[in-house]
Amino acid sequence: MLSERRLQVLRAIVQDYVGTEEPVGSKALTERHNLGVSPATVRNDMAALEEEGYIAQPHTSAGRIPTDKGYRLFVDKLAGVKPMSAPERRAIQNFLDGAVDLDDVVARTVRLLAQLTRQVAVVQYPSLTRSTVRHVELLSLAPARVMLVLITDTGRVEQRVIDCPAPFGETSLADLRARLNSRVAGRRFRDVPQLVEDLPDSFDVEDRGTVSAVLSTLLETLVEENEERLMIGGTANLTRFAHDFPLTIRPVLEALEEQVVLLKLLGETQDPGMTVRIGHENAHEGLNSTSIVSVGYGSGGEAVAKLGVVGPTRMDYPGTMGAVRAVARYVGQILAES
Amino acid sequence: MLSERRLQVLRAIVQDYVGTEEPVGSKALTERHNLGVSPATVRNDMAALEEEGYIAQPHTSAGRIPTDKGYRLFVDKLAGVKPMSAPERRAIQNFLDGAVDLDDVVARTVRLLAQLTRQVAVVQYPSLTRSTVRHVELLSLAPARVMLVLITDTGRVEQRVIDCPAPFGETSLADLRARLNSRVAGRRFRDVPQLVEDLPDSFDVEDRGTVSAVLSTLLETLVEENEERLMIGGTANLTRFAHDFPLTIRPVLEALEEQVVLLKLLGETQDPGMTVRIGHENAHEGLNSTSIVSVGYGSGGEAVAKLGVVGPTRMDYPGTMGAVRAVARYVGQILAES
DNA sequence: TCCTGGCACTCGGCGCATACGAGTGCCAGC
DNA sequence: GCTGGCACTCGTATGCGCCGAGTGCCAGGA
Repeated sequence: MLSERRLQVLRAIVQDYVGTEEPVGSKALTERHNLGVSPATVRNDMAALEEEGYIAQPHTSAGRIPTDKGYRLFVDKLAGVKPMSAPERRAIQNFLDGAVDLDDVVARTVRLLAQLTRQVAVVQYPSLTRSTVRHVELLSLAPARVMLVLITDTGRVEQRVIDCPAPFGETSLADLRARLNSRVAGRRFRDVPQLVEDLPDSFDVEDRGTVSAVLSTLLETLVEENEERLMIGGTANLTRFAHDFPLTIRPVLEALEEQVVLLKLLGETQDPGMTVRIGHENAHEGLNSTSIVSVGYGSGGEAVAKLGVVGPTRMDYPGTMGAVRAVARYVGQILAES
Repeated sequence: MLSERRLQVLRAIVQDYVGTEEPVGSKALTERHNLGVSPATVRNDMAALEEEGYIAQPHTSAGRIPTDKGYRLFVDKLAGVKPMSAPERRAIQNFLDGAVDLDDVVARTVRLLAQLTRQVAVVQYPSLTRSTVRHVELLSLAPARVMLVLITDTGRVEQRVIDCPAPFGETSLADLRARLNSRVAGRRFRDVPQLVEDLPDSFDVEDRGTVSAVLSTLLETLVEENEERLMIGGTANLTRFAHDFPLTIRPVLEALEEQVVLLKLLGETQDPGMTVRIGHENAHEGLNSTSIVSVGYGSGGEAVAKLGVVGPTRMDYPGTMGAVRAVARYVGQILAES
């Protein structure tokens, strides 16, 4: 067990290192924080912290930098979440209030997060799994061609064109539209399949093929859209820590383009609360020297998706966590309103 | 006027520099291309080319590198477009054929272009200005709440929710839907305003407010959607020329995030044919050491949007132009089919 | 007139040696 | 258990000299 002072030393090291981006030595530490002890004492503490694996030296006789384990302890025990200031909160709200549709909400959220944290922002589109059908619309494009439009309560709209096995009259179409909506409107996505199971049987034989085609496209859309999409922004911020980079920046950019990777990482925790993954805690190799701060957001009580920030392990955790939490909260409000 | 051989020398310099990324000297040139003359002669030619501003030396007694003006001449006069090989063309087609909707087409196109050229790919979503209305759908969400769904011939779907000044019955809604579609379906966007101008007058007084609200939202959607959107991919490729970077990569990433900038650049030329903007020809400062190769694409005859590639001025122009042209062609086909 | 080989010159890059200084570990003393 | 002192380490910065690629120019030849 580490003494109280040693924890303070660790905290001081993390704070200084995050601020200066340079290994921090014992002398500098005592000067910048009044720990009430001499550099020599701090040196002993540092040796102990290093022994335990919380800090490390890049090379002999240089200062210390925190290890992933050190950051972990810092985040878990030594630092809280720094709340946004009132003006910042107002700015967030103003910025998000201007959004016109779901795409715009997501786009604005990404920009906002990137600006606030000066890091790479990631926002997952609201998931369909937990959301409900607001309306299903069917449009006749040609005698044997139908367009299916699916509208969700989160404001998302998906459309598919279906080639019908046989011509399908306007009357039948209206009929199908009405019956379909009466069954699925307001229902959860996961419940839809069984709700429409027997629908083809209630149609004339010649129309059943088309009805089945429409239904299977609908179900397909539900499943496919569970493959979530992401919006990413603020990649220019990657260049802020560019000294050690090219080497580091490249795999990160690659990982960001592979949305699958990010989605997997975001999805790992079911916990809708704030999650911080530090360095090697990220399964993906390219992200081994980055940390990801993420949190669930959603309209009403339930979290429908996640958003977060990707940055160097050497990041301002309290500030970042504060920004992420605040943004998630406001996005949730916006979604609930619309 | 430059002699034929001097043009050949310039061509050789560009090719070698693009290949090696290092300033090219007179000796290396004569070794790698059989120009039939000695290094000394080439040196004289180089001096002349430098005099004319086509090439430059990074420092005294180093090899020469092409200037923007040199690349310009190379692109305009010295190099053609390198056609894609048959297998490459097949790969493009296969990859794009799998797309399920417009978003997917755009997403796939971006990935494809980025992979083919190993550079940053930019694809503009099909514009609404020149496209036509396929269908307008109206859905009743609540007694005084209507959703407008606009479907274009390029497969784009836009939706807006409208709060009506007064309750609006299903019958009136169906009526409006029918009349609206009979007037605007198949018409160009720019023609829509005058086509619907007198529509409110033909409705009952109590419905006119709602009809007007719907129409103004429709017109608004047309205008707003002229603010084009972009999809960008392959940013990881920026790190390929990372020696001189951080300094160069940052402003490029920033410019890419400012979609407005790119849209302006893409929009500058009305010409739907291939455009190459080299280095300082790009108005935006951050893109002064990059070149942009773009071309219009569209379903049928008319170009509805542009796509292209952003890369270093030191790029393989013939290959890039070939890839961009081929991709644009196939995307056009896909859009025409759907 | 144009090309060629030769030659002196320039200058950036690389390797090496040196000096500097921040930071450490350890120890004796309080 | 804390402190000041001290010797030691080692990474970085600086200066110097060499090397070689590349140039410009010139005189001679087709």
